[in-house]
Amino acid sequence: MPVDRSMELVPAVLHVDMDAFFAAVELLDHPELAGQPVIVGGTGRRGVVASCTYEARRFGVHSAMPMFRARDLCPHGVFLDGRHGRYSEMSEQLHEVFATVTPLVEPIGLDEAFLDVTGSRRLLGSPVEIAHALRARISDELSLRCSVGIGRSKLIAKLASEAAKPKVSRAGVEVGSGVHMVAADEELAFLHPLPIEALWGVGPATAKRLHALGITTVGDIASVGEAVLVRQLGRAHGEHLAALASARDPAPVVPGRAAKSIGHEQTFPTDITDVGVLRAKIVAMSDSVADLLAREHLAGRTVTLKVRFGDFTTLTRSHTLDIGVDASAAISAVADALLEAVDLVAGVRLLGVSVSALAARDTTRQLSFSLEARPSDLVDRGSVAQTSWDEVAQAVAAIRTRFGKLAVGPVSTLDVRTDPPEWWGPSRDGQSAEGAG
DNA sequence: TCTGGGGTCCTCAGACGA
DNA sequence: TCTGTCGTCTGAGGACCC
Repeated sequence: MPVDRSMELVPAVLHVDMDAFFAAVELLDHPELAGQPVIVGGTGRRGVVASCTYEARRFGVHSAMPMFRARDLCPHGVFLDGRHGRYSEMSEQLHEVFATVTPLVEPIGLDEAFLDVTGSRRLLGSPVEIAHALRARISDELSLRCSVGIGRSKLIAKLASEAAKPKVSRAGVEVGSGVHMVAADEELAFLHPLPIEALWGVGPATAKRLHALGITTVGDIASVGEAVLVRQLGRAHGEHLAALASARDPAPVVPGRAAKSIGHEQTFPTDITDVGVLRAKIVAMSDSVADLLAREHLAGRTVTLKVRFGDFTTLTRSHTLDIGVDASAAISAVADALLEAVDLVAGVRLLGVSVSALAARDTTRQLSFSLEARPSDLVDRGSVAQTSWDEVAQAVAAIRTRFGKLAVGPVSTLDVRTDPPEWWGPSRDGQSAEGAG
């Protein structure tokens, strides 16, 4: 019988990762689909897979895969548009369960979180016992499954949860252990055989550079030395990877991290060259961003416009104002001015508007903005005095609270108005969100 | 049928002021 | 007054994460 050594760990971090979260929520709501390959994502022409059941993974489908490719691999699959609102609901319930274990919960997306249970052991038992109890509660109360990794650091806990997950091959699905703990004296033996891509911060670009040096495992990274990594990858990245490969991850579990930027972007079903259409899109997106800022009582000084062309080249243009903005009109005026300087002949595939350099709305003076001002005036001068949009924004918020998000908005968005970020979500008329524009 | 959306962090270059 | 250096800020782009 395995010995539970998790009481020896100081500190003790749990990484809880839901198994195929979005797909599992869909199965909850559609139990008749149980056992079928269910694929959730943007089902339009340019959608990608957000989540899929293990039955679909047997055919090689995985998240972030273009949907057309998923259909090739798994033509008999059940393809569903994602419902972000529903997943958020379930995620909130999940976090209520987490909160009963420890207040130190760091959410990572909707479906995973780090829990620092160092201080919970006296009351709730060893980390392994806490992990099993958590899995049981999530199963009983939410009818969902998760995998839990335990370690001294977030890095080890994260990799341990991966080891606890079900394994998929063409032959079938092998049930995972559900809980996996890596004790302090086992860390290097656990870490070093893993491929470099297992480390946080090693994506395709970094992996390619390291492979060129003959570095394929985490152990290789540890043995090659920090100096080589810094020379190849830059100081911050090199030092970071060297530390991780030696199981040094000092990053604490940080609950409730503040957002640094808020934005909205949209990929269009076909590339757009008409500047008038793009301007209307900017107004609609700025309206969504303003709505999100208002909910968080934030304003931001930097407005960034992102443009992706048909050939997938992407550029960003940004402008930093003297004072914060949170009104839809002010955000869209800056974004519109930035768009003026972009050559659009190649056709625009994606457009995005975001606001950063955020601060509490009350601490950064709201940009006032003239209805008559040209966008370029706004960028040239940083601000345009005149009619304050505070009262307008407040009235819009009140109307939306009472009648819904689509009840009011800029007149130029009448035919393009979209829900605020509800990616993959079905639109009102049943089309995918990406086609809602 | 051809690669989402919402983010964070880092690097680098240029401008600018002390 | 001119020049060089340094630090900071801004803008742009890239890589990465879920």
